[in-house]
Amino acid sequence: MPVDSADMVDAFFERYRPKLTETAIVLLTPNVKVLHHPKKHELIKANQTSGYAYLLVKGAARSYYLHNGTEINSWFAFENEMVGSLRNYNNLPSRETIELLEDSTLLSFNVNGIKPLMAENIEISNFINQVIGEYCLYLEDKLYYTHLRSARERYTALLAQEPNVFKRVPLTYIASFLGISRETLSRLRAK
Amino acid sequence: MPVDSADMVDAFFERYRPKLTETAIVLLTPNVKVLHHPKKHELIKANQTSGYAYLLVKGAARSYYLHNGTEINSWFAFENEMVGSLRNYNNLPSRETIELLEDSTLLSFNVNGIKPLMAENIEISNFINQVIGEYCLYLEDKLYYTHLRSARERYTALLAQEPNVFKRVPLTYIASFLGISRETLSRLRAK
DNA sequence: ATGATTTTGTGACATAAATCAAATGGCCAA
DNA sequence: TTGGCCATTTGATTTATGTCACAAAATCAT
Repeated sequence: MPVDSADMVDAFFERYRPKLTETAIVLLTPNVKVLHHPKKHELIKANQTSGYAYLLVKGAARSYYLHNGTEINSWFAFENEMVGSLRNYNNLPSRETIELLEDSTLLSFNVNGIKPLMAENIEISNFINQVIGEYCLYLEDKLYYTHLRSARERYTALLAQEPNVFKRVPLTYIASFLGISRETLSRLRAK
Repeated sequence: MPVDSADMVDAFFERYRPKLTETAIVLLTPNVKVLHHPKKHELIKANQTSGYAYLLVKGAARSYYLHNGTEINSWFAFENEMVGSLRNYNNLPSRETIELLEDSTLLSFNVNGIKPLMAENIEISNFINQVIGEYCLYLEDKLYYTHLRSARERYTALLAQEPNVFKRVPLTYIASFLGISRETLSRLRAK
């Protein structure tokens, strides 16, 4: 069980193939920090350009944006998932606010420190691009499983594919994520 | 105006920043070919794993998949756009068929030949990852501009952002792309 | 614990968009 | 050019889901 910064970074990097060598890890480490933040803390704020991405070690987060004054949730994340704004990574303001749903432990990645390393170390470049590539496949899936599908189909798909969402996220948030009203979600659950 | 393979490859690579050096282009060139295919030709087939990606030099293409026996169009592409299957790139079968909407001129990229080059040449790696990164931003935009929006909002957004789609793609295809019925699209157009 | 605030559920009703049906228009091949 | 096949439009009807209103339940702060 990881107990300090170096160990946790290690445990995370272990998941990546091909594994990062010592050289890459030495370069990355000064740009990675362990953080603890309480529920409701905002990691990324809408319309701002943050220089950080995060790994959720323990806890949960949501991403949402405002549309006609109401919050629309775009995703939820849990243990071992990267959270951050792809638009921030591309030097654009984030459209979304990323907020913690639970008291959480995180690794913060200093993107401005890491980007230059991508030119000198191909493993780091592959590592970042693998994270983006996986996110891209996730977005394709999300479009595929929501486009032209009924409220019930989207609900049952989410229940099948990410059951933990229903255990840790308020239904109000899940409703807008599914693109339906709270009332409709309530009725779908009632069967 | 590019007239042969090398020239067209060049014209395409010119668009990328930072520009590829001669070394990178020499490595890539044997993996790139100029092709001509007629309307209705299928570049990528659903449920198969193709080893090629394409740049549309001249012409148009669509990507679609079958859902309950009907074709759902997931995107349209025109001049100077890359077309291919991200799932194929990740060694997964494509969910979609990519079909030409017009007689077209293309550059084909041999992905199996190019992938090994990414390890030895960081410019090639950056080039591929830039294409994927831009696609990822496009997917985020598409989700953002369709989620929880009415048929009329999605229609007017497409009309504003990609007016050429309405000039070169049959309305039947556009309807499923927008996630609405042909009849509804017709009524929206009638204002 | 206790009340207050927030979240979830239920009912009645409104509406956007789908479906079904059929007419019109456009385009391609012989 | 002509017929035939799609693509598009228009109309009538149905349906899924949203909206509004309020009740019940759960959660939170004091």
